[in-house]
Amino acid sequence: MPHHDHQQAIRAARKTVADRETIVSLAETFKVLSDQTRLKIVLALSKQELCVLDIAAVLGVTESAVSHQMRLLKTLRLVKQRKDGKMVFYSLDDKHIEDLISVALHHTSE
Amino acid sequence: MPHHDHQQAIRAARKTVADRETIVSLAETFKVLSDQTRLKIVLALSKQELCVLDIAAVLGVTESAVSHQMRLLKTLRLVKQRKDGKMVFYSLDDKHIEDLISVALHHTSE
DNA sequence: TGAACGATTGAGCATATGTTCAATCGTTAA
DNA sequence: TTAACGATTGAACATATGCTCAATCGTTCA
Repeated sequence: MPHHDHQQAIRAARKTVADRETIVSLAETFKVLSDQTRLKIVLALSKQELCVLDIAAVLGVTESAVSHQMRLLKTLRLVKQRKDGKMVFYSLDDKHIEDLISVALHHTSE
Repeated sequence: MPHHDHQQAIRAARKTVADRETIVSLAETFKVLSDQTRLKIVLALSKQELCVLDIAAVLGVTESAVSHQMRLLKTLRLVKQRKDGKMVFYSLDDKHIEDLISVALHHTSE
């Protein structure tokens, strides 16, 4: 007599794991914040809009690196842009992101 | 006369971006949930403890792949283990993780 | 004791990721 | 119209990541 019923456990677990689409979206959301550069960008933008040069200066990377990341953040609708002459100002476009970071902070501070 | 004061913006942004250590921890937290396999593992464990074989069966990957990921999840203190004979049962070891996933779900469902 | 089973480990791999460099685009101002 | 500046893009690169395979460990039970 087995102490543990594999088939039963597996069946129950399958129901708990969310559907494929939800998993993909969730992982994508976490992934975008899993890179230190992008995380810093989001934090920097949480107080004020910034242009690419400013962000690059704050992070200590090239404009190019920032621009690449902004494209990703824009695609995932975390930021929006506003053009003003030669400059492009970015700002946060998702109020949930700050909540997410704040909840994550609770986890890290233990 | 410039419309935008770079130096001022950069100075303000530096203050907003959290300290190095916090950034590293935050990014690490998001990174662990950014992989679909680990995300599924966490979701599967949110209702009941499971052994390595069960997890592998639910996800459709090898025991080895699961074991590698469990080591990571254990190191980051997201799960804890309980040995019972030949089997090792894993369960969640961080109540904040489910909150984090739930907040992230709000983001994805928009 | 030794066969079977569950779990772990390390090596090797293919792929993904983030950066820089160089070239180019777009806008402004001389 | 051209020079300068901010931003973007694509290529190339180095590194990181997650998987499988094979070998091994630890436990149970025949």
